[in-house]
Amino acid sequence: MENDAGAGPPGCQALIDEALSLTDPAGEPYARRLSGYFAPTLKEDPAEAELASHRLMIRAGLIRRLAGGIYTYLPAMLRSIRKLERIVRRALNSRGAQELLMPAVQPLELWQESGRDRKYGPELLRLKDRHGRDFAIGPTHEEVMTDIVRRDVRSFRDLPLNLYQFQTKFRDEIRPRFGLMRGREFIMKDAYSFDTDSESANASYRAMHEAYTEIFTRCGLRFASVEADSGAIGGSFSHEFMVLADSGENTLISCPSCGYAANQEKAELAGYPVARGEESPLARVHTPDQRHVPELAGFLGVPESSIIKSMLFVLEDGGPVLVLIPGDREINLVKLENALAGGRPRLAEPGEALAITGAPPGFVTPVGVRIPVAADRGVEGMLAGVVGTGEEGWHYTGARPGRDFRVDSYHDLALSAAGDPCPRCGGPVEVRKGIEVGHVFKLGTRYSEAMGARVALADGTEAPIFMGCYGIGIGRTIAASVEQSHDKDGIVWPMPLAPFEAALLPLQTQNPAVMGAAARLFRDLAALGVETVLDDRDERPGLKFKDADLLGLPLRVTVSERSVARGECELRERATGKVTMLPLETAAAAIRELRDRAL
RNA sequence: CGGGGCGUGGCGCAGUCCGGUCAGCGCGGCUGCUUUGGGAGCAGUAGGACGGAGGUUCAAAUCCUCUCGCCCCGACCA
Repeated sequence: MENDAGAGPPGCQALIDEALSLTDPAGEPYARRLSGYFAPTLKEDPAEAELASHRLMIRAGLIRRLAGGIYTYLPAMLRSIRKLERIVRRALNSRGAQELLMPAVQPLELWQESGRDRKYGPELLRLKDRHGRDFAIGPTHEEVMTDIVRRDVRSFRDLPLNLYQFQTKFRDEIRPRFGLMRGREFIMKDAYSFDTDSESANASYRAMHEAYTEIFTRCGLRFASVEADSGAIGGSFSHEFMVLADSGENTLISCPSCGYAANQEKAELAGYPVARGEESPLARVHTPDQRHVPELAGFLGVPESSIIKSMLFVLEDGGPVLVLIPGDREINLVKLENALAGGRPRLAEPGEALAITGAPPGFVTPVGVRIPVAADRGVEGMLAGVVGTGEEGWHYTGARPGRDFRVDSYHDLALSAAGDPCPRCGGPVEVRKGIEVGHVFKLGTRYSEAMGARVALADGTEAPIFMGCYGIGIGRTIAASVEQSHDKDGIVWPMPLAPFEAALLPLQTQNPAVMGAAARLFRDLAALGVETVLDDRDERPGLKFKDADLLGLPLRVTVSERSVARGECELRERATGKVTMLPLETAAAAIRELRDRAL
């Protein structure tokens, strides 16, 4: 855009040019002027965005949508991405991990070899080349990584090894949403560790867990590391890193007294209170129109926990199974799937329930059924429960498992809730919401065995390599940061992830004294390595303030006729709103110090 | 994939039920003058043929059919 600096005094333009020429060691400029900088801000909320981070990232000129779940990162966003990548690199490199870059396009054969071709299903974006050969766009890189290692790693002497990359992944999500929070195309840092044995693999896992803790701490995020289910990636154990935010899609259980934390899907639950009742004979009771637990409990005058909910599930690779759980409890589908080993369970349709058990919805009974029966441990000690009879309008009271009906197996199947006993210390747990930004898995030998990645051991025999894999969603982490830290006016960046550290606002660009002072400050800040944008646009103060709040850089420095007359500038901290007047001569140094303290 | 909502200048929307009077409003853009510490005022100006394709009709943004896309709620994930 325009090349002069308003009505600056002689030398003003030279100072600005000097500032603009300074770069960090990676070649990234410390300073930018807002005029001509491609960060188009929007005055109104975009119709497509619901979630705060999504809305604000669009409004602040950080991202633009190209197609569903596919976004362009505009210059300011890319700066934040690079910063996060630098934080991640430092943490991984210092632990001996080595960066490489694998292809995004992968031969489908690799996926057939690991068997994940089928398991990933339509989420794996497939394509054919001109010869008709099958490829996929990598949703993750275990296969390629394993392939690379099996070709060139032959001996235990080559291990341990930890390789990582920053890669654009593609997952054809059923429903992309919330902007960068769940995109189809996204940048992921994925690392893979290779060890000769399980103990060494554990050490690699611990090192990565530690690296992740360091990374998210450095980012200035409030987060928790929780025990997690290992899901589709497979493997023996895993932790998720959750950024705490009310809008998070994940629920996590944590114990303030002992520090236990787990994804709600995974959280163990045992020994919670149920109404056991007193041993009594099975009795058939008329319960007209009492279909749901709360009404039924009220009607019978018993606590909800003494009602035994009978739910019919159909397993993905198996038949039906009847699942019993106390009436005041919710079923945890992940735990159920893991307990039953028959693939993913699905709640039977009312019609199916009728066909399989002969009972109308709400009156399914475990009494006399011929299909397998699995129950939550809460049911185990019940002496007098309430169950259906299989007949509309009638329930049994006094039902006792083992005496009145068969239970084939007891498991931990219930969803943890606030106040439940902690599985470690028994203290009451808390429930919080989080955004999953990182996930570490101990994979074991699942991939190395399937794909023949083996090494020679010291004793001359060969064994499969023990693997681990570790991911961080780069865009998601930044979106999560915005989600965790914003207000009605815009984003409130933590210093380490902010696209720039300071915004410099000369309020009267036509005033030579103001522009002169701003240009000097701009140069001084850049020279001190403070990343600064100069709002040199000839706009009214109000607009500049609004835009500054929206973009949310941590420090805002205002230079105006008023302040310059007193030889000062105004420093405002975005997060706290705290305002300090600084002498112009020493402002740059003071701002730098403030920046350094926040990093 | 099931359920709900929506596609009209760059952005946000009205108009659609009850075809014609319809292509409109706010913001933004551009020009000029005034203004300059919290999204300025006035005047002027450019810009869309109503997601796309068929159809009904003298006449379609509006009715019908098909189709594409987007957003939200559910089952998956960094």
